[in-house]
Amino acid sequence: MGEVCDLAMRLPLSFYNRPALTVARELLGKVLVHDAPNGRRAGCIVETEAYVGEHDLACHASKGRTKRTEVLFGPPGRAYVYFIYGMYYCLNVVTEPEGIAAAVLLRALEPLGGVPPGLFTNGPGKLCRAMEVSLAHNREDLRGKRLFIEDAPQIPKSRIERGPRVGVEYSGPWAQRPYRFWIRGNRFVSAPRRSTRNT
DNA sequence: CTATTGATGGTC
DNA sequence: ACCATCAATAGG
Repeated sequence: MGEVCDLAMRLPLSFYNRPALTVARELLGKVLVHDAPNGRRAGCIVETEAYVGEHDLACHASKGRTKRTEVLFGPPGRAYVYFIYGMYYCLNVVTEPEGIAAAVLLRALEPLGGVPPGLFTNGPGKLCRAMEVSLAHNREDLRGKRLFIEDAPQIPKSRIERGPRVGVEYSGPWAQRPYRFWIRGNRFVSAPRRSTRNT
């Protein structure tokens, strides 16, 4: 059996060329693949966050066009990787037509293969570490050779939960908007949830 | 269980 | 000075 289907399975440009909120919801269940030097690593996307444009005060693009945010203004379907807190990378998917600076942050994966034992994928920083994603992937086309997202059956809305984004308290009213999406009950969703109240 | 803090460096 | 994080620590 060959791998003739590989290219066909990648999500098409039209998937990314839509509102960030739509892409964030529909990315759940899709498969992130990195053909790293040491081998293929893959995981099912189980948690995302939408950053909807320059007017979104939590979006990096709200600072305007800079060297760092330039990629957000570019064509959809590319990777936006940034370095944060001196030691972590975060991976985003650029969405919406060129000129509109929106993106979806990948926050958690359910490991499917190639992820070394002891590495976790429940959180944006850990996800990049486990998948070996770094600044080297910034601006890369996500329908490319080594880093891509494969199509998979859509997760029904009844199995999707949403809530406020994590770590953006500085953005005022935007902090409360329910732009974070995750698969209900999935054990690989990142931890920071407040009401762990049992009854 | 909750709350706080240190690590560590790019960005503006 | 701030930060789309995380692990470790201290306290109840």
